[in-house]
Amino acid sequence: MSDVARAAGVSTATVSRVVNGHYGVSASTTAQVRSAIERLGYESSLVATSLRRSRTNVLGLVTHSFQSYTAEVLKGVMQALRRSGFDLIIYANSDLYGTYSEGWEQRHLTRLSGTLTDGCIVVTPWGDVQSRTPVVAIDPARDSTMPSVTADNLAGATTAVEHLLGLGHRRIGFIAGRSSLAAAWSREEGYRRALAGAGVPIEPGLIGRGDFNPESAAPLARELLKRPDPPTAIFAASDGMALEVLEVAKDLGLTVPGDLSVIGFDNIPESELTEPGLTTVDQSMYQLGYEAARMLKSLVTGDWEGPRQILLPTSLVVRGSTAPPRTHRTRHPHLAAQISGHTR
Amino acid sequence: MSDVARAAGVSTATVSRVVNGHYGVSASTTAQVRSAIERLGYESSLVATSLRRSRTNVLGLVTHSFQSYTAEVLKGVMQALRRSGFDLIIYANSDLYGTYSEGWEQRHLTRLSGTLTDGCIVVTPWGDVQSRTPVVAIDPARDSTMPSVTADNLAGATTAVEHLLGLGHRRIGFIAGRSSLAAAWSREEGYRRALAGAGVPIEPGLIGRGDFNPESAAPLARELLKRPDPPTAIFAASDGMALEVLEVAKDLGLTVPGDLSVIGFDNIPESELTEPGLTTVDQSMYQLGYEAARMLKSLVTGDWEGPRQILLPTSLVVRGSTAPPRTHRTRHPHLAAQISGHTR
DNA sequence: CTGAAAGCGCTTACAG
DNA sequence: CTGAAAGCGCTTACAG
Repeated sequence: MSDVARAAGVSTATVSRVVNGHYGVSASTTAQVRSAIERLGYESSLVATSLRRSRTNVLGLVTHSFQSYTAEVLKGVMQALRRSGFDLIIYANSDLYGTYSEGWEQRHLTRLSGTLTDGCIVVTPWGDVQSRTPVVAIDPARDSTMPSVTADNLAGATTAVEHLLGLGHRRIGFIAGRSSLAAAWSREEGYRRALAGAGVPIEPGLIGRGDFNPESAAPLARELLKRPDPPTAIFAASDGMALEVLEVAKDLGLTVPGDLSVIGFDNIPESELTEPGLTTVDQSMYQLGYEAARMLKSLVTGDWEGPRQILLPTSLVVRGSTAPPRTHRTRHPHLAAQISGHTR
Repeated sequence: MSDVARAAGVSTATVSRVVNGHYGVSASTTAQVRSAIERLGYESSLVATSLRRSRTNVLGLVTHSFQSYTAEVLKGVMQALRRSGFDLIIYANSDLYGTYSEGWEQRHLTRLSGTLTDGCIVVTPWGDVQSRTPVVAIDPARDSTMPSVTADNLAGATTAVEHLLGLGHRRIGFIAGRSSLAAAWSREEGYRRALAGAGVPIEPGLIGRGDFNPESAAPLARELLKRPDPPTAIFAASDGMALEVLEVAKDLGLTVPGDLSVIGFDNIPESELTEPGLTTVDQSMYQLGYEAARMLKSLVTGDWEGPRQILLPTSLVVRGSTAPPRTHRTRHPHLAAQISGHTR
């Protein structure tokens, strides 16, 4: 900027005024400054500007990792921000220390919201987070009180298990997610409620404790399926884990859905591509991103009127991985047919 | 930081030394500062730090839009950065003015690279770009001389057209991409070379001028297919456009691949899901991101040894949308069978 | 071992 | 209408 000022023969204060379109600069001075800017290819430093100003028109998004889930969310966020005047900065850490990651949301957030961003979205935080500027959580931690948008995991999981019950399953295994996350808790609760609603007793031996990591599911599935009285169906709390269950079943020589029904949660793109396709519960990750960005924008400009915690509906997507259990099959063969009615 | 300094009864200089682990601070002072930091939940401001320091350990990525393509690229970038000590900042503008976007790469880059980032990746720039810090382009503009990584579009396109020629097609239409982009030029060149290699004359009337936008392809496809002597196959320079060709064919009552073969380029996830599946050329967007990040890291640390322009191989993915033309079909019926041997 | 001071690139009252 | 000066939150020679 000082280069521009020198070239135009004015002070940096004047250059700043021209750049920001403030009133009170003569036409001739403006023209000179403009031409110097043009000539030098000057562009104001985001960093310096944001350090000095209170409002930056930049929104932040912090995320721990970058998976299919995050990518979908981002598409929604960008759509909501189109022509809004807000740019987006996404901060992703490179997971330097592994175990050190506890508290990543708060750390990244503080670093950004110091001055860079007017507000932030935080994706799947492990706990609530403090900030001077507005923050919206996507898929918040359990018992979170911060503004958030989340899928109706409870209803979704209930529907999933009711689907299995409706097919005639009574021994239904469950592979849970990381228990500190609200989504994991709700999905397990849905499992319990659906069983209770059907008068089926909960068997602790049929519940495996995963953590949403696909790898965590394989040994649990193996254990479930090697029981003397194995389940006829398994509900995994995420598609990633459900896909692993499919693998294990294949290893064990079990056919899906003949010997075992499998149902997941999320409806990630991959779940459509397996053979058979994975029956699952769709939570629109795009919608999560879209709504979160919409809320954040309004929170920043101060005109948010809706509820501060948004719950988005989920829907069951029936593909080929679920069917009536073996013993029922001869009685209802037509129910075993692959049904596929899902379009995005 | 001044809060911390006050709480610990030291100067901000000392706090800074503790935060950055510099030598020359007594153990007792360090402990006091640490405890104050802990108590106050202090985290240094990314902005202020980067304004003062030369090295930030943050890499930038600037992109115009955020589509499936970008998402795949990002996964590769993040993988390459894992545990590298570099964090990633992605800057995406909200396309405030639409037409104003000319020069977006340079603008965003300058704003970031002022002080925030140690280097940047720029995705599909429309032209070359200047920066004091290293920059790597993914899918650079035509005649670009900057460091870059790009797919072997020429070989890929040649293979695509040779595939059609091998099936017996001689009248092959082409729908081109935005001509200023190197990828568009190479794909068209591949088309020309393959035809020339087979001794098939180029018919200008069979070439439609699209711009990579899916919408641009529909009218062009319609025009091609309504000719008195329509092509028996169409090669579209991107999957997005090829998918549109599929739509138009359906509208016109043409079956694919019976009446018309269609082949695309990119292998976006959607191309696997259509009926029939789209035969296409796979360019690994993940690899593009991975290699670009790897190069940028080394460029920043100054230990890059390889070539500064990387060309990544492409591969043909044969699905159901290509088959011999009608007249040949009765003679080689087995060639029309759907072949699918692609795994990522 | 520690602090006072300068400065990174900007913006914004405050004078003139 | 324009400039000198202070200050945003840090880091880093330079003294002591």
